[in-house]
Amino acid sequence: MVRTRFAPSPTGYMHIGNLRTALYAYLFAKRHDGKLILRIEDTDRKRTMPQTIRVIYNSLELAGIEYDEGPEKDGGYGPYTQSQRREIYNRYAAEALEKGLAYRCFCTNTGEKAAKTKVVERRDPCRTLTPEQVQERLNQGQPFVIRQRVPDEGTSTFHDHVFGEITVKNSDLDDQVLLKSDGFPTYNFANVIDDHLMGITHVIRGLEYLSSTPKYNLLYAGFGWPTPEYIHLPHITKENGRKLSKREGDASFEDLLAKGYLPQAVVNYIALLGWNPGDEREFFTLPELIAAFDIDRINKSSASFTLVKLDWLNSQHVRALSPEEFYQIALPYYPAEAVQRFDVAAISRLIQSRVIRLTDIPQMVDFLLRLPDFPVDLFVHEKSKSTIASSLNILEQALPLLQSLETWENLALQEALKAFAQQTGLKTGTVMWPIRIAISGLLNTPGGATEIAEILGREETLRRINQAVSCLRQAA
RNA sequence: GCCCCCAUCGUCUAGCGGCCCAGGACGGAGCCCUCUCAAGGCUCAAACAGGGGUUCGAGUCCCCUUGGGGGCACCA
Repeated sequence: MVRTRFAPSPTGYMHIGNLRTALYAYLFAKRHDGKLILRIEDTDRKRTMPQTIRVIYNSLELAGIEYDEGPEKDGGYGPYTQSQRREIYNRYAAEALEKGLAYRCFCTNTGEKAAKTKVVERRDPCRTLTPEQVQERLNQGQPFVIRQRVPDEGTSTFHDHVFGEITVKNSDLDDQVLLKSDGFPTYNFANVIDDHLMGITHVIRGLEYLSSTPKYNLLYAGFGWPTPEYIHLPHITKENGRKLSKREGDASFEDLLAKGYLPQAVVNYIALLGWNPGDEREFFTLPELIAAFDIDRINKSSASFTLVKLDWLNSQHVRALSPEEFYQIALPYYPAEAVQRFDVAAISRLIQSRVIRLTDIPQMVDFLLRLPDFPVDLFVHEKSKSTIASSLNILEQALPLLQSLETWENLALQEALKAFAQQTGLKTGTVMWPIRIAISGLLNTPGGATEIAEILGREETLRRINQAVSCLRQAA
């Protein structure tokens, strides 16, 4: 049984790199009829913001990533929140000490010092303390951390499904802290204990853990546990190649949704950032992703996150919606006045194939509410053979024609105006152009003249045409 | 400073020694269609970082250089 996990720490919002990790863990588990476990890594008391756990739940839910076990979904491997597992870590820390896998370190601030001087000590002086010396310090009540005792000799080799075989010298590995002086475990310790105890078969996580993996494996070996399979994921960068960061407010899932992207489009997009199905498909629903997902097709190199392709995918997903679905999703984006005055279901049918982001909608329909001020030369259009004079002439003739129409509906309008064009020997475009301009005041509109006329209704359409006629008379 | 990893069009990518004077997609340019725009159809421009090897043959294997990323925290 495949068991994967997504193990975020609740320190803020969910950026798309994290979301992709969650997605891949989910896709892989589901692809193999396995389970996805959600584990909350809140062992850093300074950075943890408990209220942001909600963000994680929300994002996963919106993305459609369903986990099988988690903090509020017990599957027998709990608790799923690391701060609630402290006794477990203490127990294994004691065992590590007994087995000589770890030792107590009484140094203070060594990490800071090392970082500052750039001189990294991989072996801590406390490593060679005798049991008597250790006992003495314990008796004095000196605070301590527990460090991993990494062998000086030999090399460590492991296999990663993305990066292949990786070998490092043990002497290049540092004696990392396993248990902090506040009694909380570090990630480096907790992840090993939890992944083993929770029966995780495949560890899917970011590339930043690749270089620590040999140390984790030493721990697994020391405890006599089998190591999981590893799938390290290359990073997602922003357009300039820099790493995405929370600090700089880079693309979070929530931001993207607020910008008018559909969750399924974002999911589709990030799935393709670093993975491809092996054929030329690009549009995927979540079930289709599950069916197609294969870790052997994950890329090694990092990918940069760009909005332009997401725009396109989003427009594809918008179009894939049924008219009714789109209408429901678009509804909140319409100005209240538009909902009152017009048939927004009809507008939705018109704009569905033209919307890129949902936030485009207000701007797109604004002209229906207020005829923009527009220059009279909008009526001049070479390709449609439309001039000021022809426009005036056509609008004057169209007025009574439209007035006398029995049904005010797109098809009827179209037929009448096309017939009129034929009778007068004009191109359809020559007739339609001035009408569309007159009733929209825009060069480009989300629909043709007759479609817009239908939305506007007879009264408003005629009012706008009349208005245009007087403008044109003045200009002529 | 030390260690590890990565490197194909602007971007996402296909390519696992000959099928590649490198394919697809987004974006760009143009044409067609058309009641504008969008959609759709067609066409074009656009890449194997550089240098050495190995091989009959290299984008594909090896080495070096360069560039980029990650790690070396009592953060995850």
